[in-house]
Amino acid sequence: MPEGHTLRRLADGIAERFAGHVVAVSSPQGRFAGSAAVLDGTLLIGAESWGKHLFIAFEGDRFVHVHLGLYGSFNLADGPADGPAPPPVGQVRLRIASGGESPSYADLRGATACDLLTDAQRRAVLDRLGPDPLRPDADWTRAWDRVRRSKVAIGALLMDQEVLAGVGNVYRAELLFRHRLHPLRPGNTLRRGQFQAMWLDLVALMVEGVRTGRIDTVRHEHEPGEMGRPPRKDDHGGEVYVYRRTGQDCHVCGSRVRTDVLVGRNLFWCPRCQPRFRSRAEAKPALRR
DNA sequence: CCAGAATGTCCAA
DNA sequence: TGGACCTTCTGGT
Repeated sequence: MPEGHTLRRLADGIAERFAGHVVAVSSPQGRFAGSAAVLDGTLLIGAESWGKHLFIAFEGDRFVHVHLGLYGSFNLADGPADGPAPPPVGQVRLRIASGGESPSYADLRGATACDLLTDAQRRAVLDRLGPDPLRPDADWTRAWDRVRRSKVAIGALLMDQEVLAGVGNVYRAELLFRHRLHPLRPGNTLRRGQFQAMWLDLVALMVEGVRTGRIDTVRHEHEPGEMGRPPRKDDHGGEVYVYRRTGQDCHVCGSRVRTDVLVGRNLFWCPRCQPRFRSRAEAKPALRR
């Protein structure tokens, strides 16, 4: 489900199957029917993601903007769209289908946004987004400039798509754990090198997420096999330190993982590995300033 | 079987 | 700050 790595995989999968093809576009559910009719039988040029946003480019300055929200899905499959029975689960808002030698189709369900935009409108969406760790041209200092000047909790800043685009609740929880940061630490108490290290780590984690389609964040020595615990079975399928592990033992120190709600979203952290207040060693450089 | 929760965002008060 | 959106999965009856 959808954090930035999911959208990147979708963009890649759509481009791979449909770029350069004249495609059939429809809206079985009906809510995108007018726009689908405009696009039907036109050339699909490519697809890209930025953060959790997906843009599918068609000829004639037309872009389908998709945001999956909390529970949207975009299922890509090979084979004819009306072939032997992919069961019609849910309501298909948008279907893209190609014919020819190797037919494929893509079904969109439950998305928060599915709109037909011009390039100017697409750029207006992008202008409101911070750097995406998955984009090679991303400038992490733009995110840092927001973080360093803000008293807002780092746990909230990481989820703010204007600060940094693509992080959701899982990457937030896990990145804070891996860097021993309490979610409520104000952004302006972080150090530059610390934030840079977080960014680089996030890039590596998300690149791995694109490769595998899961969010795995535990280091080798904390993997189930190494620690003799059963592998995690969960929606996102990956091995994590704290996300949705409330009340369970921290893999590193054994403390009970805690939870709370911040800006309407669930927080998870280890009270011992992620202390609320800065340690003396950490506080020193700030005092010298 | 049904209530509730979920990796997200927007809008109204 | 709380509800709407609209879909799937889980856990408790």
